[in-house]
Amino acid sequence: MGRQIAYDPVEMRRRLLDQFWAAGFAETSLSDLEAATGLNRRQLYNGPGDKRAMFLTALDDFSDVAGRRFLAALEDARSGLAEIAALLRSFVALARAGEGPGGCMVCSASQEEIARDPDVALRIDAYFARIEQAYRTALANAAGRGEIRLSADQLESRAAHLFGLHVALCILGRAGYAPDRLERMAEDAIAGLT
Amino acid sequence: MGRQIAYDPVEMRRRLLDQFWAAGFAETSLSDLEAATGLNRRQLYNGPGDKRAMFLTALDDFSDVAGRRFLAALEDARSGLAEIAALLRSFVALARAGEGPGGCMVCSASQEEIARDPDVALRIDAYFARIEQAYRTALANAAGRGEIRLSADQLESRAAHLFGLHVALCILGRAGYAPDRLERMAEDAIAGLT
DNA sequence: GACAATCTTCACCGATCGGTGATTAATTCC
DNA sequence: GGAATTAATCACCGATCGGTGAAGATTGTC
Repeated sequence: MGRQIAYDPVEMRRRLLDQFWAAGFAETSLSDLEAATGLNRRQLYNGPGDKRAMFLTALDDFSDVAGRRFLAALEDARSGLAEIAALLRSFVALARAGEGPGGCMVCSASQEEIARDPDVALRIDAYFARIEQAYRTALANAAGRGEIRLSADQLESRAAHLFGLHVALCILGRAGYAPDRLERMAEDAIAGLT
Repeated sequence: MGRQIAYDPVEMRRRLLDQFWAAGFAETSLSDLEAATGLNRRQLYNGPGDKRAMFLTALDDFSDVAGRRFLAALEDARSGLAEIAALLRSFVALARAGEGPGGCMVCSASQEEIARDPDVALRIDAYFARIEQAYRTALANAAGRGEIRLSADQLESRAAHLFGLHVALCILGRAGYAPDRLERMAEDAIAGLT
């Protein structure tokens, strides 16, 4: 019972995500969140809770959205070198387009003070692990299909390596680093796969 | 003429650097700077100027300190693959030790709002370019000495690639990512050099 | 329709933010 | 030693921070 909410909670979470994605935790104020959602702060507090709780749900939403958009293709059983190359190149294309919030919310958040919060750290670690696992999966698929030859140890290291490139492309993309340099970065990594 | 300052301005700048290096711009308050230096804010304002100006000098000091400590070996005419490997491994060792402010001040700052300030962006771009140039130099030295064979185009891409790894190690080191994973990341990149 | 529960609206809270005015203390020039 | 100049100290500024109290509006239950 009780009065029903006058806004779309799904849309609200989407806008909270956009705001936190673009500006991080510390540099997002409650006033920013009000402006992003069109709600006042008393309404915001009817949702997940305080600013930190809103950030936690935004991190969860990011993992969901970005995981589906970027990692799902690698996590698929049919993935291989082509999907790895496509993903790295997509970051270059995104940097070139300059659209959207920019970069990876988790990568950027990992540099903030709030990353020391246990609940935040848990989510950051989980998303990092998922990225690395996605590359591991795609590499294992490629090896199983005979696209490449890798020992188990090499596969581990190669996955870590690709994860590093992934992070660098996200960080530098957000930083506005020259897309041409990012392209070289990605292409050299792709060339090193075979 | 006039009263002379009662503190060591060099030490003051060193402590300002430490504070900004550890916490960035937005998450460092004037009170933090007072605590870090032992001075009150009125004294701080006798130095470089306001908070932004202090951050700019800290960025300059960082480029100086970190350039000397990490990049100088690559910029030397005697550098080669060994120096590249040693640098990447030193980031792993730093992450394992967990000492110091952590990470690279410029990499972290590039994710903050203040990175859009033209004077800040200038310094970030310059330091990034210096890192990439350092790898380019070491690679060119190695090629000239016959350690590796690289076309001019490959050298460009390889330098960008190593720069990316460099950034990833700094970012993930600060984020507290498992040093064992960082080691795999670095070792795979080193193995890919030859 | 009485009642309870929930949401909306608006104003307000103490704390902290970056930055400064005014006074006093030290130093050099003459 | 007097004047001029600069630093140190302390209190203080308006603005913004994250968060909340209180009252009215809207809903479901009975």
